[in-house]
Formats: sequence, C-alpha cells, structure tokens
Amino acid sequence: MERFDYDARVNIGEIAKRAGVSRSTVSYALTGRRPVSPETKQRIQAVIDELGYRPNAAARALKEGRTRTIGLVIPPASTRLTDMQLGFVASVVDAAARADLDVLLSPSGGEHDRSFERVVTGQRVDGVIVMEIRLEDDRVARLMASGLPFVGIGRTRDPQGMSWVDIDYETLIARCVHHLADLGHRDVALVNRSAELVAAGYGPGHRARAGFDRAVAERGLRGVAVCCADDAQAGQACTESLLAEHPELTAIATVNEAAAAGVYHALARTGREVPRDFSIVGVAARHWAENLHPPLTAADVPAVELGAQAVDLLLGRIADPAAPHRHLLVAPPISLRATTGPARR
Amino acid sequence: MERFDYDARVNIGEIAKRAGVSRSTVSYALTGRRPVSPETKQRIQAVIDELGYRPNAAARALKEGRTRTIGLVIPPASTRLTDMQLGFVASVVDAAARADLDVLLSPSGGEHDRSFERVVTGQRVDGVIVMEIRLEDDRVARLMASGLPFVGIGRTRDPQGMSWVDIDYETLIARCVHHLADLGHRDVALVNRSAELVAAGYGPGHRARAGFDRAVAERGLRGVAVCCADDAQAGQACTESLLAEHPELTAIATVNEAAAAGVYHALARTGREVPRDFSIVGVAARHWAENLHPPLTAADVPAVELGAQAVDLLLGRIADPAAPHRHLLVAPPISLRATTGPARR
DNA sequence: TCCCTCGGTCGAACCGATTCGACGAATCGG
DNA sequence: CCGATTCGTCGAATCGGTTCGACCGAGGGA
Repeated sequence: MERFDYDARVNIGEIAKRAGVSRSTVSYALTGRRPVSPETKQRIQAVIDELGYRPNAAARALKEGRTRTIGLVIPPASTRLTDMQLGFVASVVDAAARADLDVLLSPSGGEHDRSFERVVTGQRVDGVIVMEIRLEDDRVARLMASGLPFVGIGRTRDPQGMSWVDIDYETLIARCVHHLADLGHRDVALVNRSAELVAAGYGPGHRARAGFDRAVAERGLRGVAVCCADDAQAGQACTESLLAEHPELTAIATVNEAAAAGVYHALARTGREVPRDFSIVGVAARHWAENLHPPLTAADVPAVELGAQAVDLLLGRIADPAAPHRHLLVAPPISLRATTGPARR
Repeated sequence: MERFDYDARVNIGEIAKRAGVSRSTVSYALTGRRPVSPETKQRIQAVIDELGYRPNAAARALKEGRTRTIGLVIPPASTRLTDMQLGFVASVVDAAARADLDVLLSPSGGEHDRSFERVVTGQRVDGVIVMEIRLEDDRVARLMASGLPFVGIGRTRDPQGMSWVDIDYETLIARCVHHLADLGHRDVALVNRSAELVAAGYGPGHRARAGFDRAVAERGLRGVAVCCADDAQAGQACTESLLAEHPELTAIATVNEAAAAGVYHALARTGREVPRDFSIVGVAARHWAENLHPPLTAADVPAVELGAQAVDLLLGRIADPAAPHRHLLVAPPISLRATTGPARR
C-alpha cells in the first residue's frame, strides 16, 4: 500500500538533512543541552518552521524515560461527577497545563480497571493524582507497590506513606452543627453521601458522620444521620421520609451538594419555609451553593486551590521521589448565605 | 549514580531471557500476530505474571505508529464547564475506556494553546474530539491541515470537510417558542449564552438566536433577545433588567442552563410565580433541569449519547481516514416539567 | 521417496528521538 | 610557541518494543 507524500511525517533526520547537519546537532539545538553556533541554530530553526516539525512524543518518552504526562484517576462517568469533583478536574488540568504537562484521564472503579492498570503500569505517565479515595483503597495500594509518584485528593484511613490534599469534613460538619446549635436548634439531621459510598468506605462520608456525632454529643443535641444518593430526586425522597419520621427536626447539615436541591423541594412541599421554619447548612463548592435558591449557607470548598496544590505536590514527588511526604488539610470557613436562621420556638 | 534493583523496570528482553526464548517470540505470544506453541506461551505468561511485566507504551507507540490514545479538547477551566459539557467529557471518557483507549485532555483557548499544539502535532494521539466549536474555528483549520482524524462536538458554519455531532439549537429554540405561543404567550424573551461567546462566533448562540427570530416571526410574537454570562448571578441580573425594561414579558426561552437558577431568583424577587405568572422553557442537560426548583421544562440534551457517538465516529475515521465524513444532528423532544403554563390574560 | 507447506522460533532491522565519546579548530595562559 | 581547554559538531549506541526474512523439522500429497 503506497503512502502519499503529504502523509509522510517529518522526523529529526529530515530536518538534519535539509539543514546540512547531523541529527544530534538538531537535537542539541532543540534542547540546548550542548552549545550550537548561532548560524547553525538559525538554519535549523528555519527548516523546522518551514516543515512544521515537532519531535515525536513517543520517541522522546522512550529515550528520556519520562512522558511529561500525568494521570488523573477519576470516578467512572456512571457515578455522576459532583460540581466539586468537576472543580478538581478542571483545576488539575489547568495547573498541569501551566507546567507544560498533559493530563491522561482514567476512570477507575467498576468496569474500568483496565484503564487504571494501563495508566499505572504502562509507563504512560510520570505520576498520578487519584480522586475519591476510600479509607481502604486498593488503588492506593497498587500505586504504592508500583513506586509511581502519586498524590491523593482525599486520603486513606492511615495516610502515612502518601502525599495528599483533603477537605477536613469532620471539622467542617462539626462546625456546621455548632453553628446550628448556636442558633438554638436542638434537633438536627445529617444528610450524608450515598449508602453505597459509605459502605464502600468512602472517607468523607465516614468523617462527616464522625464530626456530626461528636458535635451533637458536645452540644447535647438530638441528631439523626441518613445516607442519600447524589442527586436531587434522592435528596427529596430522603428528606421527605426523614421529616415524616422526625417531625421535630428544625435543621439539616449536609455534605451532599448534589442532593441539596432535593432537600429544598422536600421542605417546600411539606410547607416549611427556609430559613424561617427550617435551617440548612452544608459543605459545597461555592458555585453550587450560590446557584441554589435561596443560596446555601455552606463551607466553600476551595477546589481550585486544592487541585493546584495536588499538582504541586506531585511535581515535587516526581522531581524527588525520596523526599518526605507532604499533605494539606483544609477547613474553609462557613459562608453565611440565606439558609440558616434562629430555631423557631 | 547506581540504580537499585527494585527500581529496574522489566522489559521484554528480561522476560525473554527468563522464559528461554527470543524477544520476538515474547512479542508474538503477547500480540498473537504469529502462532506460538501452547507450552511456550504458557511459560512466557508465567514469567510475565511473576514479574508483573507490562509493555512500555512509548516503545510500542513508537514502533506501531499509533498511541491508542485520543485527545479531548475542552474549553479552559477558567470558563467553567457547564453541566452539559461535563456530560460530554464524562461520556467520551467512558466510551473511550470501553474501546480500550486512553483520553488526553487539552484545555484550549486563551493561554493554553501550547497544550493544544502538543496534542495535535506531537503524534501523541491517534485522533481528537473537539468541544465548543465556533462558526469559524482555527483549531478546526489546524486539525484539517494536520491531517489528524478528528470529530467535532459542535460544528463550524460550513462543516463540509469534517465529521461532527451537534445539538440542533435552532430547531430546539424554535420549538420552545412555538410551545410558548401555543400556550398563549405573546411577549417572549430569549436568554442566550454570554455576549463574549456570541461575539466570538460560538455556534449555539448564533443558531439559538436564528431559531428564536424565525419562530417569533412565524407566530407573529414580540420577541427580545439578550445575552447572559454562564452563572446564576448573571442570570439574575440579566433577567431583572430584562423585566424592568420589558414588563410585558410573560415567558422566557433559554439555552443558558447555568443562568437558569438566576432567572428563577429574579422572577421570585419581582413577585412572579412560575408557572402561574410566568413561563420558562429551555435546552439543558436532564440532570440540571431536574435539579432546578421547580424542575425546568426543557429539551433534554442526550449528552451521553452524543459523546459516545463522537467516539464512534472518531474510531471510524482513525480506521479509515479516507471514508466519507458523517455527522449527527439531534433535536430531542421537550420534556414537560413544571415551568410552563398558559399565559395570564 | 521427494518436495512443498506450514507451524514455531530466531536474529536483525527499525521506529525517532537523546546522549556519550571523540575529534578538529579556535582560544587561552604561561 | 606549545599544551590544555573550550566550542561546535559528528557518528554510533541506546531506549523497548514490533516485524520481516529466514530457518528447521514435521506432516501431507503425488
């Protein structure tokens, strides 16, 4: 099968030939790793511009042993990304682009473990950022065993041997409960993430629960915690049955931003006006909190900053895999918006 | 500098040596491109399992001339992804994973053009899916010139020489207007995407406007069209000034899902109840429409299907770059939810 | 019995870059 | 004026796979 000329990609040898130098000289002119005379350099550059030459990434990666690419392990598409997760992805991609790195996406979990394996073991990436980490997470175990530099957005139960950034859900939810208690609420509920996630050992779910229980005990409140799938319908169903079983409730704290709209629906349908009759406070991406109607009083998760920090940490680990591990735990303050008020007496 | 043993990655030569065969035999055992006796195959597999060997992706890509990776060009993170765009990304990643392809993300536009160039010209990917296509789009021009297979989610003004999938905003918005007209509304507004996007020649903005104008003329309505940035605050500000200038309005059609929540706020603040006093209808991701309160009557964009189709089309082009171009234009029906009703007289 | 085919394997070339050692010419210090 | 550097360049080796041509032995058809 004949290949046509316009299909032939130029390589470094073609550049060298046309510029009348050796291939190594072209390489040195490009990388600057050895001196090249100005005239030669200019001649080479002219040929490169003319032919639109770009070094073949695979060849370079093969020889250099690094790919200038990082992997980003995300939850599979079937479990819809929350607004916060989207914020992480966007900021990681952005920060990586600033460092001239490309980002390879890998949905993991469920049926997509081949993708994870490819990314981790094929020397396709120089490092990995893993989202949605469980308390016991075998992907983390795999990564540790492989020796590939990685950083978690989230952390395992015992995150000693890893670098990570995370949101301090335990502190945040405790703070939410204290905020409600300060307003005089005595009967409060926690709307957590989905039962599946919690059962699978999803960290934020467990830590939110712990913070809730602690704060409820500290303030002598009556608390009830429920799990809820990550969408508005579930939020509504969940809240309606919650209110039916516990009519004495006057406030909800939530880490489930995707369900928040459903909580609103349910309150409206059962005749409770927010914040006059009922208070809601949560942990959410700012964008999301402001989009709700009325805007949600919530701790605004700095997703952009966390994503950028994760990339930073990863670059550090790639540069020096022997350096001590670092981490970042953030607990942003609660932004008072329109959904909390004094308890009705 | 000494390398430690545990750091030494195993390669095909090591496998060959331990299995007592040549490197080519290992390769044939792995790829199945030539027969290998069952005993030999088994022996090789045992060694591979023991050492956890995976072929180096860069070496393979270099020799085979393909990377088993596709590029996904997304808008830069600074312009927040809408829920619909997120749906595209997720479904593309998912569909690619099913085809054992990896996805390289490239934010394009603004400051990130280096990333786009790397992806397109470095032979890093076998093909590209481009989102957010403008009526005149120089990325499309670049891709056409490069000869790299690509598929657009969206299309240029004259999409002859390309394959694409797109949403038929013109038809959809016209359908929305007809729906409102059928309900007796005579004064309707279009809340479009941002003025910057429209000025930059963003297709959906222009096509929505065209459909709006056409339908308004066909039904003899009075129509006013405004642009609005992609967030709730802008939606609110926009709608408030719209209502102040045109108090006679009784309905809004919108393609700006991100602004929809703000439209609700504005209507509530000006004392209009939906759908009793005012109707809203739009084009949005189902998830988003259902999340709004009350749920938005809207044409539900099948993002998952479109993303999967885009991958399909791309696979076709990679397999046979000479095949005729194909495209898919979808116009999903309007799902009646809770935001449209008869015009008050 | 001879020749051909085919299954199974090997060695060598190749993909397109980087990098090391070497070498001639120019420069510099003493 | 001479030996030691330095500059600029070249050729060859290398990274880790795939693939082509060749070879050997077994089996089948005439």
